[in-house]
Amino acid sequence: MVNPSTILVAMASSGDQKQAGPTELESCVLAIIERRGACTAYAVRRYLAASLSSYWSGSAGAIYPLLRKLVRAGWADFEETPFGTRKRRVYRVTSKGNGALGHWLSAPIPDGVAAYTHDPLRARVFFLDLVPPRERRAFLDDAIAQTKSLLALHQEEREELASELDDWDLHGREGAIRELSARLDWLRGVRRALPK
Amino acid sequence: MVNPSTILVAMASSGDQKQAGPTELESCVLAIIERRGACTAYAVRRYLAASLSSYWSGSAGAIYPLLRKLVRAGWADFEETPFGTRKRRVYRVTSKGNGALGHWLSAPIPDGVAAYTHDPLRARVFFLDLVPPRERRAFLDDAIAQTKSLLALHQEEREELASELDDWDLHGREGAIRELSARLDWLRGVRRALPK
DNA sequence: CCGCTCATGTAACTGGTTACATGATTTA
DNA sequence: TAAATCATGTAACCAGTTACATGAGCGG
Repeated sequence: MVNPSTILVAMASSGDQKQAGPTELESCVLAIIERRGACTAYAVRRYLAASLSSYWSGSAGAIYPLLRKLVRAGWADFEETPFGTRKRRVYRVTSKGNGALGHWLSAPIPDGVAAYTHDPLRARVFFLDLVPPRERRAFLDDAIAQTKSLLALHQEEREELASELDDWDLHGREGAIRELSARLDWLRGVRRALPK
Repeated sequence: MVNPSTILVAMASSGDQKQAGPTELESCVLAIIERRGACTAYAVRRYLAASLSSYWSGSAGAIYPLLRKLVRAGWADFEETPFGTRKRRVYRVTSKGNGALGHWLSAPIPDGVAAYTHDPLRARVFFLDLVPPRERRAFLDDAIAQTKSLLALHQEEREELASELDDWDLHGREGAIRELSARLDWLRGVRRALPK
């Protein structure tokens, strides 16, 4: 383990001057609406829930306030139609929203976006010497098994849906599969390196 | 783009019954203290800041309250020594904390830990058809360039520190490098698939 | 004695989470 | 007609962030 000699002052110095663009999830939601055409908050939630990433839960408590914020910021608007005793809001991306979206999908890619990669499994491996060898083996075996089945799941789904998916959806899924394969290889390597 | 037919009810049904173990960052901090031996909050922050992952900033506003919580939960304690007019707290992992740590590093690995993988770059690629081809190319070129230099950075640092790093640190770093390599391959593939 | 590093902390905020609550529509 | 699905939302909470504020020790 290396002794980290970095000084803390350097931590604070990422000079970005509050541009207040949409956050990651907000951009994602804008993109979803733009692609599906006008749709309700519920449709967005359903999309998020169906996506394999599970990074965002698509919970109501996140989406409804977020859509209000998109409207407030001028990135989206909605048409309200009566729906029983209630109302129903169909959201659309405004031209300003489309601009923000274009910015989200443009070079130069801001700091952190290309760097950001967090794997809680890897975080654990860094500290695996804190448990006895027996536990290490059990941990790695389980990690390998879980990664393997997750990879299989992704591959099956891709084959299943191959015909109905567009190119960019396929590219995205390919990226996830490549990452999982790499992780599996890596875990197997670590496992093999263990002393008998 | 597939029409996600998953029902939302399924979203809420991840049956975990509030075990209230340490969170990811809390476990990580426990592991850091355990490995370095007794240390101050500042040392933990410095470690986090030096780690290449950048997932956690190691900000004071996170670490100091977190350490209080660790103490409250019985996972850590501290020795307070006078330090000028102030005091200085040296934290240690308690045996209960060590138990929690052992659990963190044990099979079975809970749901989500092995699945969780979020790449904001990949999220963008899913929606890259929303911008004109010219922008797509620029985006991918930048993504490739940034990933390449990040990979180089990691590899250099590994070589530089190879002698002072222990096995598990090396394994962890290898994992990050593998992931970045896979991402780079993938991005290049996507780039090549673009029509002239 | 100035500036850097070591060190400790608080305050206000944010971007989510889970859990709750309601009601309309469709389908078996 | 009961159950599932579609749909909209709120309330309480939580883990982190940035920004601020303070002070000790040390080297030039």
